[in-house]
Amino acid sequence: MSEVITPREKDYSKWYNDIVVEADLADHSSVRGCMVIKPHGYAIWEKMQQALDKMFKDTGHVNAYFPLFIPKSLFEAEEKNAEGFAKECAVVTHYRLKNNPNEKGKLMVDPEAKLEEELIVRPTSEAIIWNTYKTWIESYRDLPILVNQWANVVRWEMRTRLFLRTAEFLWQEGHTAHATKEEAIAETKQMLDVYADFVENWMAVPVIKGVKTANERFAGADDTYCIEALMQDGKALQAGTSHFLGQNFAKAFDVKFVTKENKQEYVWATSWGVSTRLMGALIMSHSDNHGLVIPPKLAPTQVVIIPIYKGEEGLKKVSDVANDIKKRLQQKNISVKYDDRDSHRPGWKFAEYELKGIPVRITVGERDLANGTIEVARRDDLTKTTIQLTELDNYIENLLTEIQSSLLQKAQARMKDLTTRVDTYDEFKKVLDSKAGFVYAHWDGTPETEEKIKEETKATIRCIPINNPLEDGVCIYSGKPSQQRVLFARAY
RNA sequence: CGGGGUGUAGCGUAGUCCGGUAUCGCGCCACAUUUGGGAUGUGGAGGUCGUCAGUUCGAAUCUGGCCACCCCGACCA
Repeated sequence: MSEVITPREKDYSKWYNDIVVEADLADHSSVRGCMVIKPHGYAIWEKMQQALDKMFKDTGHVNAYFPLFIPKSLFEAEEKNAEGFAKECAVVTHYRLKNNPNEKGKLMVDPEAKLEEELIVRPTSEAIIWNTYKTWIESYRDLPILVNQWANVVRWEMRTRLFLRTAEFLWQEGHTAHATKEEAIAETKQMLDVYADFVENWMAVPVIKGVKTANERFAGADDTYCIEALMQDGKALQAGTSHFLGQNFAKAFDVKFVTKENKQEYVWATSWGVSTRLMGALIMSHSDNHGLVIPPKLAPTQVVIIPIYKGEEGLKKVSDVANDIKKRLQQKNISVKYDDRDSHRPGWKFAEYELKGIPVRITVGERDLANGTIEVARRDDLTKTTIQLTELDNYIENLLTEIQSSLLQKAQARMKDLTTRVDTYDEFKKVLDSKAGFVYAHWDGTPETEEKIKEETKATIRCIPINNPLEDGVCIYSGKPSQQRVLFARAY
């Protein structure tokens, strides 16, 4: 048992934080609220980026890059959006420093270098992008525009948590422009499906697709679609969002196009994003008290080989076999690391790679050499098997597939266990306090009721699930009639 | 921004009440023995005790200001 990780049962937040730090994913930086993503963490993010980027390209999108800074006048153009983000914006007011005459060796902001117009550090890029699209779009022939950008954004959060909420974070934001409402809505839904597909099939995290209520909607959107995942502690995590922006930004930035019939019309818009928050979802879905568990499809290193030997000639003999194993697996497109460092003993390495979540560990010792075997250990269920070296290639390839699907199945089973239907407010509160998780309950559809429930229980409506079955009932709070159950949970 | 707490070696800490020049563990470096689940021994390096000022012969310790970080609330992907 690892001593470096606080047990999950003892303190879930501490457990999470310990995993992030001890598995070398990220660290607090000397900038308040900002983190350093370390190589192991960044490598996982890169795997996510690669998979998502391909999915975006496969659905016809292209990448571009827009500026970090947004002039205040552009930022405020779409009123609701500006208002929504106003409280958490970093603002650039000056462009120069100078030596402080009163304190040698110190710098100060040069008061003479004040900017004419303040620049907002982007919390999201709709403003700068729609200001640009205005110049790109004239006719229906210029549409659709299907652009994505990989970028960093800044939201000045009061309380931060590694990956889940940091002042600066990495994400992708897709911004599309369409000639018709129908096409824009189809795009919004398509990207929601892409996200759900990615999160389930790459991250092995099941999600519920749905629509946000007015209260939870993105500022400036007509509709916000989301995927909601459920963490091990029964709290929900919004894993991705896709917004149907209507003509709000087109109107704010005066982006019109000429139709086939030679009429002027406002452009329809969408935007959609996922962020490094996905790292948090990944960690909180699969990891255990031994450390991180990474699904094979996202593991930067899928297999690690550890030698066990006596003396230098022992190491040499084992290394010959280990290097051969490495080569064979690499030919199968499996990423392999052979750790022949002499500075640590095998037991130390076992614990280390478990902590870091490497899906499969192969141990080769001199005893194996004699028998033509190797020992294979799975990270997800910590079981060990001895196999014949001759079966290696297929065995490992199948094992990686098996681990990937087993992780998803386990997460699906957990989500099912942690989902409850309730019919009364008392029951609702009891479930939230005793087992947490997703709670399906009737709601009268008013923002007031939603707000009251949030105040009293800290639970929010995560979404109204897509294709939600209609069912007559009464609101658990107000007793008014309701046509469907919505998805409640306490959330990150 | 409110309420609470903490700053001592890379990390975790003792010492603070009662002032006398900093303890222990992990880690790090060297060498040796080790290597199938976080090895052992021996030797070694590493500190302006968050910061500034005050009291004192003398401050990690007492007093005051400042700074940083953490936890709980309001806000949030």
